[in-house]
Amino acid sequence: MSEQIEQALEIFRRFLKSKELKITRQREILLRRIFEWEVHFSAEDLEDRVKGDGISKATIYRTLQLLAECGLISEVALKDDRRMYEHTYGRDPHDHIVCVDCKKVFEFDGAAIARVEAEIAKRLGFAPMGHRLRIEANCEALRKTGKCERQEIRLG
Amino acid sequence: MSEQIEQALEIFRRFLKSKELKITRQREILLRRIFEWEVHFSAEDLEDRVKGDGISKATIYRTLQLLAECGLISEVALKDDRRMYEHTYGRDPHDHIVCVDCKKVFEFDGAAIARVEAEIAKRLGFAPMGHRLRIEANCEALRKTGKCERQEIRLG
DNA sequence: GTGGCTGCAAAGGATTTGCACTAAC
DNA sequence: GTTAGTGCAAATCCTTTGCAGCCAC
Repeated sequence: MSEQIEQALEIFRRFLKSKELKITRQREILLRRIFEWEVHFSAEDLEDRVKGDGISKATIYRTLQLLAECGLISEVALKDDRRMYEHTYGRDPHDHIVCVDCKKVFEFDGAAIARVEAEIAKRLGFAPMGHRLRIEANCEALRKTGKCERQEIRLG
Repeated sequence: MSEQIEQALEIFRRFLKSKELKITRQREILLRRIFEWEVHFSAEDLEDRVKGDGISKATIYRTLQLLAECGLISEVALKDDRRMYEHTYGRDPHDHIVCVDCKKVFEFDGAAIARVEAEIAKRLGFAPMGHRLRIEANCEALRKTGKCERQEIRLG
């Protein structure tokens, strides 16, 4: 796991260098905190995670953009009132289903959606560039039966 | 077409009555303008469409919420910086693919995605409640060949 | 030393809200 | 007449930006 952080850091360093940007204390700390913690987070969540490290909100927003551009994190469509991110480095493609009541988030294999994306793009002659999907559902039934085969990830 | 508007209006009236809300001049005009115009729109687009009808921005936002709650319109994930809507009454289920460069929006049949939604929900024991999807792509290839089998809908 | 980076505070921009007046029923 | 709706302006809230001083290189 910590090995994964070092790899991500190395990728980030190379990315920054390639764009003649600087490797700063703040950028390293932010990357580490992102990969150390839960998968899904907002700028505010991240701000909480670096409390005490003396990193401003502005730097957080600016660094999130860099990390997304670099491909280490991605924006995910989990909420409507703020941007949510997840770290994607070293993870398989997947999509999200969210309970509209309790806000729990589950992930599922992204192959089926990727197939649709590829086919639609092909039919239109487009070059596919990814997608943003949120399936909404109500998990009451799940709470009753307690049968769940998948990892639950609770939003903050 | 105008028949469809009258039907939608009738549904809206029933909805309002069932919640003991009032049928106002503003609400009728907004519904008509929405169904008379293009499929995709933002609150600001709608504001432009009712210029001269003396309807405030606040009323527009409040009415959009009612129409969405009532099911006559739906939010669509076409842009990140503002809410986009489309009127769904009388239309087949579909999803959207957007060119990241020219912002053109194309619609495609929603059956495949609906199948994935149903299957994932079933596997988790959730009650499926819909989804929000935006496929992103680059249509440069399309522009070169000029071969497009589908209706183009340009965002404002 | 240079040029990018940071922190701070202010600005931006879509959406929501409080309130007094108006209109539907 | 009663109750909800509207318009206006102010407030919210997330995110971005301008700028002076700071740090990586």
